[in-house]
Amino acid sequence: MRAESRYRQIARALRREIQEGSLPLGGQLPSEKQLEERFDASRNTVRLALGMLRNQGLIVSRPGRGHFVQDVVPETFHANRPKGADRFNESNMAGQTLEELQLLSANADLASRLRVPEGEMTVVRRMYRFSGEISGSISSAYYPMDLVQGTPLMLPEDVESALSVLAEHGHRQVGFVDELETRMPNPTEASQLELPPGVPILWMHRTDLSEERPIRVVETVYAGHSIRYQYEHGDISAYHRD
Amino acid sequence: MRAESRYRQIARALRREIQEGSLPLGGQLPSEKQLEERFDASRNTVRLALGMLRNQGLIVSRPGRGHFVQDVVPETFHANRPKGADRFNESNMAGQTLEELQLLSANADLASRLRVPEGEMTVVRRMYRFSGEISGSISSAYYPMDLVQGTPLMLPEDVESALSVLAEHGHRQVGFVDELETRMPNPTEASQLELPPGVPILWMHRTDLSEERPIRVVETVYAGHSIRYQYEHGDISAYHRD
DNA sequence: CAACCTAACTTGTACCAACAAGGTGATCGG
DNA sequence: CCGATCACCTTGTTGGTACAAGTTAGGTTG
Repeated sequence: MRAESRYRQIARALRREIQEGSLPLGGQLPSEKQLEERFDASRNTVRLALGMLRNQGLIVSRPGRGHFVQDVVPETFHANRPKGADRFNESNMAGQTLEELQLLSANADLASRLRVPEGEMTVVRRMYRFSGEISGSISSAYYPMDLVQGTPLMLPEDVESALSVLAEHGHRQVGFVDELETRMPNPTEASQLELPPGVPILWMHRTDLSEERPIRVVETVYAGHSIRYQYEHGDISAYHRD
Repeated sequence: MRAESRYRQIARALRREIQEGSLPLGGQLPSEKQLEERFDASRNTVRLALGMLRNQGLIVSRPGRGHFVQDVVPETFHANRPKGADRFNESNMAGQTLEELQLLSANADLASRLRVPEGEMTVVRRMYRFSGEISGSISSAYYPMDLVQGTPLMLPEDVESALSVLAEHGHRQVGFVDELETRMPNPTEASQLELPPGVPILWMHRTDLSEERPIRVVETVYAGHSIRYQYEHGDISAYHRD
């Protein structure tokens, strides 16, 4: 795999300092000139990194003043319920069965999400998850081939916690990005989820990330009438509903 | 007024062509070299413009191939990305207008969310938000009466940032909880959002929290075919698809 | 003293050059 | 005819320079 580019390394270093708190909320980052010297990179490269952070909403830039850590929303990320060995919960679902294991060449979209070359081989684990009597979901997890080589994830068996397996091989999940959309189901989805007519589906794409790279992409289709998705952010100690 | 910078002009020109359809969905943009000549700008400047479009989700870039018009262009709602003076998000939130201001006695559900007694008076601000030409959303923000007493939020006028107003009065947002559901629209929603038949809606309930209490509940209905909800968690420095 | 002005910082924009690396198609050799 | 190779396209990354424009501190001037 190709090395991580310089500006991504710089962005990662700065991001870590922001999250650790060495750069306090609202605090000013070193000037671009100082960052040049510290990372031994050109101003162009430093600015690429800063642009990435600005784009992720972590910093704001004020011409003539400097770059500052965004402080509108606090960065206390102890939400979303750490669970078990994984830092974040794998699933709220009661159980899951592996339906199919498949080798698949990555199309453009998947390659972009996993940050591998288009056409690269990936391992797909398709699962049916169920919880309670009504709701179910169809789920496909995509792994870059080099990550799962020689792990139980290559075997057609149920795995307790895929993220733990990856963590044992040096790829620890440190974050994720979820994308949610809704649309009407296609006939296959409708029959698999046993959907009544007129019920849309909730489509979720989760990208699990280690510090260095995307380690898994999970695509899940939920039955729209039996799912409510909840996200918590920041300090939610004041949130208690009866 | 300072002139619009070169790369923004280029981005605007290309964006217009994409939206007008002269550049078809999925179609390939001229190469960077061709754009250099066409706009008489350096490659760096052209790339700044392209980066802006890529960031707005209008195009995708494939190394060795070219830049292509994104064929599905759902607007991405960045759930937990702070809204600041982010220059890249200018198209995300083109504007909003206050449709109605109303006093409402809280029903059981709302009272539970706001943690006020049932029947308590609340202030409702209904808004129509638009972004670009396609997507829109209907949004209702509910405030406990005692929080907005004597603030601009009691006036039937557009407010730049309601959370800033609350913060100035001692109620600073420190977190939020989002709940997401999908269903088919009712006739009112369908007409307000100008939904084609067979398009579901994404229904979001956001509860904004200060350290002590819920300070606002926002209920938003998005057109399902033109919204993508994105939630980021943890260290996502390895994300960034470009 | 107060108002102004300048020097010295900051980020924003724009240019150039070079090489790396992905992708495609033509060409050449078997 | 088929396969390997190479030329030539593409975008990605990194280095440099220069100037514009916003901001601030400190000194100068009236």
